[in-house]
Amino acid sequence: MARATVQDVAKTAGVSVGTVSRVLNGSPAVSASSREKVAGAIRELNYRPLASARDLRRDRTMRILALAKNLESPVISEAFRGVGDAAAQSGYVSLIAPTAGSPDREKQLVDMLRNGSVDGLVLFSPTMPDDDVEALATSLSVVQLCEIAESEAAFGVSIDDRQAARDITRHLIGTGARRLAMIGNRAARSGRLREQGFREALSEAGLEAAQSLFAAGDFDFHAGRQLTRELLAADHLPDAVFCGSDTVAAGCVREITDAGFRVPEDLAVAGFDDSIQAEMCVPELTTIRQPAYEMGRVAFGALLERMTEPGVHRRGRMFLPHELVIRESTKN
Amino acid sequence: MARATVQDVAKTAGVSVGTVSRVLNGSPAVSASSREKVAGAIRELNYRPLASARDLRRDRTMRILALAKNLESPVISEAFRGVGDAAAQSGYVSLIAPTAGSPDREKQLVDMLRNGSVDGLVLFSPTMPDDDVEALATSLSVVQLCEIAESEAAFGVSIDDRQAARDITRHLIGTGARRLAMIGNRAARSGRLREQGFREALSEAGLEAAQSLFAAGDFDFHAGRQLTRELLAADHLPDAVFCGSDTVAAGCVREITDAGFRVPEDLAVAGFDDSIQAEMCVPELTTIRQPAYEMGRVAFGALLERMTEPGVHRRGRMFLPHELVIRESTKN
DNA sequence: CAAGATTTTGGAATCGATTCCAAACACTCC
DNA sequence: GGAGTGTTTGGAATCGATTCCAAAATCTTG
Repeated sequence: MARATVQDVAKTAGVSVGTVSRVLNGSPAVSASSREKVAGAIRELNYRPLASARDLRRDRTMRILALAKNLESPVISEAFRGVGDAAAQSGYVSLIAPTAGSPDREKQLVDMLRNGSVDGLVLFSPTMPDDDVEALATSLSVVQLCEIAESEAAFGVSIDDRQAARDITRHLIGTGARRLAMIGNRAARSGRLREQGFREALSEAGLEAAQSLFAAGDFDFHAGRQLTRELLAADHLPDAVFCGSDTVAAGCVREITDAGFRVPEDLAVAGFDDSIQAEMCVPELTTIRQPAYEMGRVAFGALLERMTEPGVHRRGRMFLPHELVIRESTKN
Repeated sequence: MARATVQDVAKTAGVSVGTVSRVLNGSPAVSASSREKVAGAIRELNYRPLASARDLRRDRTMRILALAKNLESPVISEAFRGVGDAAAQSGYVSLIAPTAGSPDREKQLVDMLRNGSVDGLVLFSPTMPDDDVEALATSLSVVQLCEIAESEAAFGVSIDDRQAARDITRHLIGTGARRLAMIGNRAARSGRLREQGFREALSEAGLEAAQSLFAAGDFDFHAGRQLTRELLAADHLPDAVFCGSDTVAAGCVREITDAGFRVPEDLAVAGFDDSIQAEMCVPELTTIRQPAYEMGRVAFGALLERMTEPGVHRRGRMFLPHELVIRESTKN
């Protein structure tokens, strides 16, 4: 049995295709009796309107796509939940796909916007240059989330990474730290901003960075361990380490502890993101909480505006407030 | 400037729409000169074939969708990577969407298969009853991954959860444990199988379960802590705890350690999944490694078969070999 | 009950790409 | 040169749902 079409339904119900379509779309210009006959036929034939035909005629899909490097990141996952809930409220389906940092994979997925497979795109961690993002955003519906371009040509939502890093570094200094090191991620724009904030807080206090280490590849638990090993090999140890993520901070704490030092007594460690890792770590990590869910909702709002009001093109960046979460990994 | 169509390209290139389409689809029946003219026009107009029109005509989308409760799970994430890589090799785009355990959300997403928005579906953690999965699978392209139905009506790939739980429990017994407890997840089929395996290993050894605790809501770090608190409140403590996931095991270890006991000396703890949590935990966790990536590849293979060969309908379950990974959280 | 207003209906045109068919064209080889 | 073969092309039909328009049916109301 092949798939039923609107024609089949019309025949079975004894009405025209126009009427079937009107029932399908809840048009008020249908008599109760027709509505019932059509409903019956739909049930009988187990009919579903074919998406591609509907999309073609309507010129929209009611689907959006999010792209992220990986899906495991709790911040991305939570932000996407915000996107998804907001989208659902407006009748959109939201999907996500990992790019694994591959430009080719990313191109293929961005093409889904270009060829109308989806109506909008949420970019979490683009591998493409900012210029490309902006070019995309001028003609199509795109918003950036978490990891956003510096220029104001496109629209993006995030926290103020520089300020957040400054806040947490100030806190470290406030607890008495004087030789501060950082383990950062220069591969990500947010990572570079966090580095900047770190340095700003230091110079405010008239201090210099003890050490700055940056991951070459992934920015994960193992990288945190590896870089901390290098840190601990130095002649003069730092008394605090600011890490660009909780996971890396967990690796850092682990390595410090294994080397026989105590956190926070010998070295304080701060993380970033307030993911579950921050609580799993012993001692629990001082970190920065991002309002990821809310960021996702806001991002979808902007995307919706872009998708439905053709003239409007919101630009610029929107920063939502972060929060310093103080736990045992930093002295107080 | 509105979107360019195949008509526009034809006009600009000075050929017919047929020729444009043939160029687009790499048909050999096109002269080099036409091919060049069309390529030029496509570039000039920045043309992309509209997905909905193509999909309508071709009656397939070259897209598949995976559904999972949440995306953060490392096993799901890794298995989906396997699906995605295999899919890409066959020219398919793979997307994923979280259901958040909501049947409504799940229905909406499953409808994407029903209405032809995607060609196939990978179900990681269905909330719908097995019967519904089977009904779906009889007429449409669906495979189950990780969390699979007991019946053989549909096709699913996973490890043998029962056997794996039996293996790790035997290992615990082998290290000298006699009072074994478990913290499980009866909400998931795999969780129930793991419980079964646990009990089988016990009775093999002529032992009885000291305690069995099951999460009411989420099966996460906090649940692990909470349930372990209950465990430790008992008169007579167990000497080993088998946990249904690494994350829960990490919570378990944390609670035990906080209570002043030592792992594994006072209590041994075993996890499941061999996620990064297993390595982050102190002590590192003995656990079961799932070949998630490979499972994903195999699942896509079956799905592809189902999508492309209309007659074929593979059924049954396929178990890939798991591996017992012994670390410090269990004595040896 | 007729004229007019309103509701409901059928059916054709449409969206944009693909594909099939027949026609046009270009070769080859005697 | 012309019959025969093979290549390339244009254009119409098609996929299935939506929407517009005009016609039909129904309802008002004097």
